[in-house]
Amino acid sequence: MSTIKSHASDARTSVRESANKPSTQKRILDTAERLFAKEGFEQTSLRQITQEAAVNLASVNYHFGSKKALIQAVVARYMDVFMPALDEQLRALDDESELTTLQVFEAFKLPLFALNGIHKRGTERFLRLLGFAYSETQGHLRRYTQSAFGNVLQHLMALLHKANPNLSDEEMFWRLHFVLGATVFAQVSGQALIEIARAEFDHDVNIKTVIEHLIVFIAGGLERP
Amino acid sequence: MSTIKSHASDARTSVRESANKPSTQKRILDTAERLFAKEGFEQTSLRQITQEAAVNLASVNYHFGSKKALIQAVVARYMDVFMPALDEQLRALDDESELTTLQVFEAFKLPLFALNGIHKRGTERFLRLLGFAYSETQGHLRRYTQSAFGNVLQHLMALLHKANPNLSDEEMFWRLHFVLGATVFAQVSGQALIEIARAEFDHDVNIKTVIEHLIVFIAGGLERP
DNA sequence: GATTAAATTAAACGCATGTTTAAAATGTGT
DNA sequence: ACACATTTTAAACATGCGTTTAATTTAATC
Repeated sequence: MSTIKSHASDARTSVRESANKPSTQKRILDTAERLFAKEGFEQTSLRQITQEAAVNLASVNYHFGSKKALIQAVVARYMDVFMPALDEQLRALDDESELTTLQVFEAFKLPLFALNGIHKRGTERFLRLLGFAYSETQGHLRRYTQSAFGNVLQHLMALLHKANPNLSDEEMFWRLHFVLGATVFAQVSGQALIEIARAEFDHDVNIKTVIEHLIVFIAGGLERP
Repeated sequence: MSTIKSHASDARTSVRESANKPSTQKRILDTAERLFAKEGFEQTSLRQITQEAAVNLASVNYHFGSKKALIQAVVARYMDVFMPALDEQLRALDDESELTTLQVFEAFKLPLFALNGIHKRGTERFLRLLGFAYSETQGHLRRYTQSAFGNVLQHLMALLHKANPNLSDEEMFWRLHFVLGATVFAQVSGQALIEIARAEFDHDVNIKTVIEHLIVFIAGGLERP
């Protein structure tokens, strides 16, 4: 779902868009995504975006209405791909009779890596966008996610409960939020950490490595009796 | 260590400070602490602080030099109490022959709760300040902590390695950062989560409860084979 | 090619921020 | 009581932000 105010025709691509020069909308969206994922939403100004995208400052408000709406459009482009893919993976787990926490979290891997289809480093960008969405208080994004994909998240909770029938509701509540915290933080501080790790351990470290480590960690924390 | 530029005499308490009316410096410090812990550093303006403290706007720059220096002074007031106390607890663990991860993290509890001596809700405030210091990119604070208390942090790492000799350096590196993430996030989103938990589970939830849950979680994640 | 709609542009608006200035007030030491 | 240092104050400064306006340019339609 996209909330872009299109004053133009409803054609899939603008008429002005040629192979060489993407439309103004797409230029804004791509540049905003790159900068948002790099610096965060609040730290990135519209002047910075429009300058690097080589479009006029006012065009953001013309095409998207406001900065908030632009943020939502950037995030939605990933959510619309990720959430249905996650939903599919979770459904596959419904048939399992024996379900482990690790299995549930590993269901995230394919949907996450599929995001590299949107952009070369789509997985990383999506996770960082998510991280900023939570660490900055972007309430409107939380509301959007909850209302658009609440059912998928409830499905996830149900599966985690099935994998950990011994955990009380309250314990599950806290641990899930700690999981979220570890994940979000890993992404927001992610690039800096990856660079430290590269220097420290002298071999290539990428987002996949981080996710592998993270999944083991959060499964361990969540399963603790 | 405090980096307050005192243009006045070096007396412990300003001469103008009476029992009824604390000095301007202290009023600023106290109000800033309260607002920083509530909303974050960047979200709190000097005008908001000085207005609620009933002091003149310019007095912040006069007494502290800059907003950055004020932030550092607020954090230092807690760090100067917490870090030596943690250091003491960690030293007590050096003698243990059998050391568990849980033991190491439980060494945080006393130093954390001791902060309630600084302020009625000192523990909560300190953790939230720390959380914002990391989630907002307050690089100067990270540098200050590293340079002022780096030895304590290294001691902590050594103990964790001793408790988990099976973990490689790299695994420890990642898991520690996930631990940090879960902790920071728990505090920044803490108040909101506590309110949700109160409503959901119908019994009192306070910062101590959160910390107890957190410690179990991070120990579980960290120990995972 | 004229007419109409859509998109782009430069400029300004209104507001908020941290910081600086210079004068006034207050306190201190002799 | 005087001279000096410290502190407080009101005002302005400089900068950056998201947004709006109104005119111009570009594209589509007849």
